[in-house]
Amino acid sequence: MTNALRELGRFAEPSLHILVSLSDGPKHGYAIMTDVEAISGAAMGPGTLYGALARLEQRGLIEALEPEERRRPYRLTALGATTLQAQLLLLNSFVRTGLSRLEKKQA
Amino acid sequence: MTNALRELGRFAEPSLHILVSLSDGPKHGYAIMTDVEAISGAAMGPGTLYGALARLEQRGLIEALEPEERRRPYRLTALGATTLQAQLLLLNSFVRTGLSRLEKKQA
DNA sequence: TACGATATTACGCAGCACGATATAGCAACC
DNA sequence: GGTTGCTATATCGTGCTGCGTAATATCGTA
Repeated sequence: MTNALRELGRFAEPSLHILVSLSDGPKHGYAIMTDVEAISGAAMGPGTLYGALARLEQRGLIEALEPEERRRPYRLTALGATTLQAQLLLLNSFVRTGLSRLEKKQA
Repeated sequence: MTNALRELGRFAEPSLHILVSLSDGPKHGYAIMTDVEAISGAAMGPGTLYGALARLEQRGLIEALEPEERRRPYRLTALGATTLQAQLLLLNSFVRTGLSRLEKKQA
């Protein structure tokens, strides 16, 4: 449980964004950038993106596919998918705890 | 929107944990540690905890109360509460997006 | 020519993990 | 009853590394 957290490197906002973006299907870096911006409203710079991509690949959560022209697409690995799901479920229960506490407070 | 994220310092797992813990009512550092461990299953070391507390106080998201004996309690500020809520709501929609994408993928 | 798509790289900051240290109080033990 | 030791509580220092910013390169196309 604690290990799953470690694998993303802290809470790893960028990494999580990337993983969710890839959960849709394979994408190349630039497409991930625009997708993440669409999902979260916040754009991340190329340094953040490609740095995180490299770390995620190194950790086996994503893998590179055959480059098409200049595009270097990535896809989730099985490990990446299960890790992502575990993370999201953890986050989900965490968020619910927080929101319900806030509600009680305001009541 | 992007600013709210900034205020926590990256994604700030520890900071978020602390804020949620305090959303229950004021607590001192050590109590936050045990509470966070109970919520998330992961304990954080004192360095992480008190460092994050200092940053959160500096940013006006929490404030220190009168010390009781050796305990130094903190509570959420109004800014902290609204920031936390905004964060949790963002996270919530993000998590849902991710989980629904994963479901579609497995179908 | 200029702009959009796409990627790489370098640099610096700061959040965070780990661990050592301090101290007070309380329990237990012989 | 003194010594040992554990729990509660907090501080500090040190180093790693994720992340943000930004400069640069190339290709295609309007």
